[in-house]
Amino acid sequence: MTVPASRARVRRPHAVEPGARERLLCAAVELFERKGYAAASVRDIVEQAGVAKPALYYYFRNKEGILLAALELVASELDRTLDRAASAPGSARARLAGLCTLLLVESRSHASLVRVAHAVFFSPRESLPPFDFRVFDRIVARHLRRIVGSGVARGEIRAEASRLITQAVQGLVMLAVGQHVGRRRGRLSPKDMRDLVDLVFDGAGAGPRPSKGASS
Amino acid sequence: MTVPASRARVRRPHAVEPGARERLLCAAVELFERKGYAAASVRDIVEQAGVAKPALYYYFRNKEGILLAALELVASELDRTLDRAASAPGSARARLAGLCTLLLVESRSHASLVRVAHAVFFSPRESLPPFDFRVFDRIVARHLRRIVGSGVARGEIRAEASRLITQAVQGLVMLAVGQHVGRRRGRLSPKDMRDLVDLVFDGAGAGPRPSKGASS
DNA sequence: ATCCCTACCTACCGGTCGGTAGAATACCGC
DNA sequence: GCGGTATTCTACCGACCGGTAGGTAGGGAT
Repeated sequence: MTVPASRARVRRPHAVEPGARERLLCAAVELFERKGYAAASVRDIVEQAGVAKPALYYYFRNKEGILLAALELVASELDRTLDRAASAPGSARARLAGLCTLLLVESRSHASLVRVAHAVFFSPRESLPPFDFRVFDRIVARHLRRIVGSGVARGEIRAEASRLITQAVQGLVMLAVGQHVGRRRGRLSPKDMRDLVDLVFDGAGAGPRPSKGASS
Repeated sequence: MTVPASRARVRRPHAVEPGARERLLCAAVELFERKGYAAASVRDIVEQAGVAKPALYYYFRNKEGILLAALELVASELDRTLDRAASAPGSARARLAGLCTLLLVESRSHASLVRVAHAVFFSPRESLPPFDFRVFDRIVARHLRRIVGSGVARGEIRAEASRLITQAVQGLVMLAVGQHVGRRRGRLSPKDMRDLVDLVFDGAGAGPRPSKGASS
């Protein structure tokens, strides 16, 4: 998603570089992730895309319009990425671990889809124009349920536990995604993620459960 | 944290209502949570506090100054709240469940500290002035480690599992806190939280672990 | 009474914001 | 060449932004 910024008026009949619209979209995605919607100005976006401001209005209705286009792009890419993890061969447990690990690794990359999705996911409720905020929730939940569902069908997961497992893995997803959000630099490794998914299935093997009357 | 907004010049020798500074701080906390820092203007804040704009500059250096004061207030309140949960009597498991449940319940309340902390915690990295973003991370982690540490000392938790448990419960904390962030309206109940903490300790009791060659 | 301080105000400033009018340029078909 | 279309531009607009100059009311001390 790195785009060469060029202000030169280079018109080639068979240009290989992205057009203005693509450059604007990529710039918007990156700036909305880095600064949030309100603090990322239209001037920032067009400067990074290397075009004049009215060009943005040629391709998108307004600032809000480019946000919506950016979010649709992010949602479809995220869906595709999660689909790969959910479709991988292996047990439900391995696929859940794969999905969490993928999100962990992806959260480290520059201007990553995961981080953009997260920035929207958790943005203050009046910081963005009206938008179906739950779209990202639903993408993640759908893939988790698909994996867990197939685990139940194959006897790898008890049906009664499927809801709790889905929720616990959602927590792990949030942990993975939150590692490099904002200025945070987490230390979770892919092996940690696998161990955490195993913990969900196997438990911590805790010490004896305290009796009801334990007081010290 | 609801403050009567009043523009009247009411000077009472024994006034019982909060002063301008407190009203400004409360307004800032609420608006930063609802709109984010960039979209919450100084004019919004002073209007909600019922004072003129230069009064904000009388008490705080600038917009950034009131943000820092607000975040200090939020951090100290959050620390106090988590301390109550971590200090409660009971097993480590019960206290972890209590802490997660407290955060779940708190995330529902209006302009809650949890949501403010979260809005900062996950804000885009260039959306706020320089600030130690990790302060909230550290508050949460400190309390979790304290609970888990005492569980290890009392034999309720295996020492080798303590790191993984802390991490898994951090995921549950994020799940709890994320329930009502932005526009999300989650459906997790306090009982769900307790069940999820139990899952961390006991595991899901999954179906048989697939053998390495399992293919269907 | 006068002076000083605290707390708060109106009106203003320069700068930036999102958006737009009108124009310019490149390309294609006739 | 001309006209039409797609694409892109400079300069401008009104509104809003964070911050400030200068001022005032009230209370306490002298």
